[in-house]
Amino acid sequence: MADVAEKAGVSRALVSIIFRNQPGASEETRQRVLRVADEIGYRPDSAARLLARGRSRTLGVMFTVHQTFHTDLIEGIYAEVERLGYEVLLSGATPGRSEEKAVEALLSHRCEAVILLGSFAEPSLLEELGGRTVAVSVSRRVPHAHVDFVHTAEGKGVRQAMDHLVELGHRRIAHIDGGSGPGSAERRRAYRAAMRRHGLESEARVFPGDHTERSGIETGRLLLAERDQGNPLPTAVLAGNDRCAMGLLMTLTRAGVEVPRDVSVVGYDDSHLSHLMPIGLTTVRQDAGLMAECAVRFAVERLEKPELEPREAVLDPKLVVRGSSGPVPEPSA
Amino acid sequence: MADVAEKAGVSRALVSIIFRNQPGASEETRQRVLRVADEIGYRPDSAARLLARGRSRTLGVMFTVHQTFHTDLIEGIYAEVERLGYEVLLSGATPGRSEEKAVEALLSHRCEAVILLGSFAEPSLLEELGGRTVAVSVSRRVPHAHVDFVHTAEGKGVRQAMDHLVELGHRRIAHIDGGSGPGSAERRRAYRAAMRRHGLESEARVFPGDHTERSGIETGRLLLAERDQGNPLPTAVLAGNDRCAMGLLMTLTRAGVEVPRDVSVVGYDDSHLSHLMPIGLTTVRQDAGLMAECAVRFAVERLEKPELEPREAVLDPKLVVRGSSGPVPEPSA
DNA sequence: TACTCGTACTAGAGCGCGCTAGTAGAGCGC
DNA sequence: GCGCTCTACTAGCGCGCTCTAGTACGAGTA
Repeated sequence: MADVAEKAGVSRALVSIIFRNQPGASEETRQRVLRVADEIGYRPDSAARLLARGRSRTLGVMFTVHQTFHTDLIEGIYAEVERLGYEVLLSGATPGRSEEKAVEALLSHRCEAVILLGSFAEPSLLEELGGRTVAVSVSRRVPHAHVDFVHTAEGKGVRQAMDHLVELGHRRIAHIDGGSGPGSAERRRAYRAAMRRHGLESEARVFPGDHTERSGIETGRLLLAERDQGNPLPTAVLAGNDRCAMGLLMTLTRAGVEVPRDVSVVGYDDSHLSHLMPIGLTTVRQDAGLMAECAVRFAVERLEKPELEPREAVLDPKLVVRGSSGPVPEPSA
Repeated sequence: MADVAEKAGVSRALVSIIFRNQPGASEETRQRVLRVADEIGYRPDSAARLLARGRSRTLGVMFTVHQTFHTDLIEGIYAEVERLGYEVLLSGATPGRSEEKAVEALLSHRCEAVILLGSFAEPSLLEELGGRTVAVSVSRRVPHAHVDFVHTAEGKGVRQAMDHLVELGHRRIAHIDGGSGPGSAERRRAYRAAMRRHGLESEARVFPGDHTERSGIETGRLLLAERDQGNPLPTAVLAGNDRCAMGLLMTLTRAGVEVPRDVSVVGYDDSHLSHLMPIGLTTVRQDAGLMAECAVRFAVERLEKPELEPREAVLDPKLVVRGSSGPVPEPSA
């Protein structure tokens, strides 16, 4: 920066002004300085910039590398953040890199706020985080934490899915649980409630699982094994999310069970995977773009008015009927 | 930091030493300082740390948000980077955020080196980048750029896939091109060469496309339309990558074309999607973990010995035969 | 006793910016 | 001529840390 200033024959301060796009420099000098900077190959150093001004205007985003729905969210986040003149830092959690580590990385890079995409972490982590900084949790509810919360009305989505299945004549509807995954508890409760409401309480069955393909595959194997021992398959399965649904779909189809002729499968998320399966996955759509927008807006608004209390945004889910759900099978002879 | 120093009754410098895990502090003081820091809630500020020491020990990773293979790579990168005592900053390219922008963000955050995952960008961007910093390109070759390069032997992978198909009796084998996607040119050339080698030159057909599901879907539609006009479908298709293969698979299956009975489909990458399809995708496996490891190692080694010339790592691909490829269909009456 | 040496610690410069408080000069009304 | 305002620019401190060059002191050695 000093080099640029010298070569352009101005002070460092003026170069600074120009690079911040602030008024206070003549158009002529502005052009000259920018040209010189370009020649030298100067680029402002965010670390120093960050240090010098108190604020970093940077939002940190923690996501799970393999969660396809997160990539949809990230796309929305970039768009909205840019619109508001902030920056984004991504930090991924992987099997070998805990959420805590990912978040620490963000904080130590001076993110002013942290957006957690579908965190799986201990509630205590979020509580602590909420006390320390502005935090927004997407999908994952943490009751007493000082954290903004963006999610879809899980109950509503599940209800739509269940009504759809019941309307198609299904009674033996099973649910694969999402474990500690975001929204799982609500989905499970809503599943149970819907079964009760339709008078199918005795048919309710919840399989333990999580939000990965693996749990769908495992549940599929379990169901097949049961069938081979004479227990009928459920006629429909509400999976914990799309990935889980995909795993299940694959396992069943491979074993010769036809979807939806023999079993209907419904997912959750409408990640861009869902329309990929040959038959298309019936699923509950969460609007990733809108969720991202809300999350960013919550973070930014709270940064700019620190006295604001954390808020909650509940978006409407929408059942998308594709090929993986159909009428209940004829009772085979 | 000053607060910690004061409260613990030591100098700032000593606190610094302790937080850098350097020798020069007694065990007793060390414990006391760490305890005090914890009470106050102090955490070192990377921005300042970055600024103060010349080196950031940070590698920037540019990736494409929706490219599932990239998430596999990222996982490997985190692991290797941590082992070497560096940090990672991620920056995603999306439809609304160009690669150039993503890279700029990394550089301005003082990344010492940049790893580009399957860049689609203009060669000139990479050339310029290579002149400015240590850069590693994964999958995408840029002939004259001063950039390390990690990729699999595309030609070898394609050859294995083609030999596999020919062995199964296929002759009318089409290829969906990956457009400007990384490795596409090599794959296309290898496809043509293999057709020639097997004496099938006259059957060769390359469909324009890219590395997304959409191009698979579109090619699928095109093929179906041709069939309806009386032109036979190819008996096998080598897709540009897995995502493209998935799109094709979906479109064909939906239209009642059975895979692999009517058409065999082969992908490329073996991203974790591939085993998801009900029938499993036959594909050419690239070892993401190993690629990630190489890329990180190249970057770090060149950072530590700047006189080193950029290198190239060619990894062996491996054909993984799953359910989407099978013997050539009986000629239908 | 005088000297090295090693350990435990400190003073203070400087990393590359942003920002506040300032100056110099041009233009204008009276 | 004076004071005023406005634009274009500058001096220099400070952000929170690292790092070099030190000091203080006790133990070991001649």
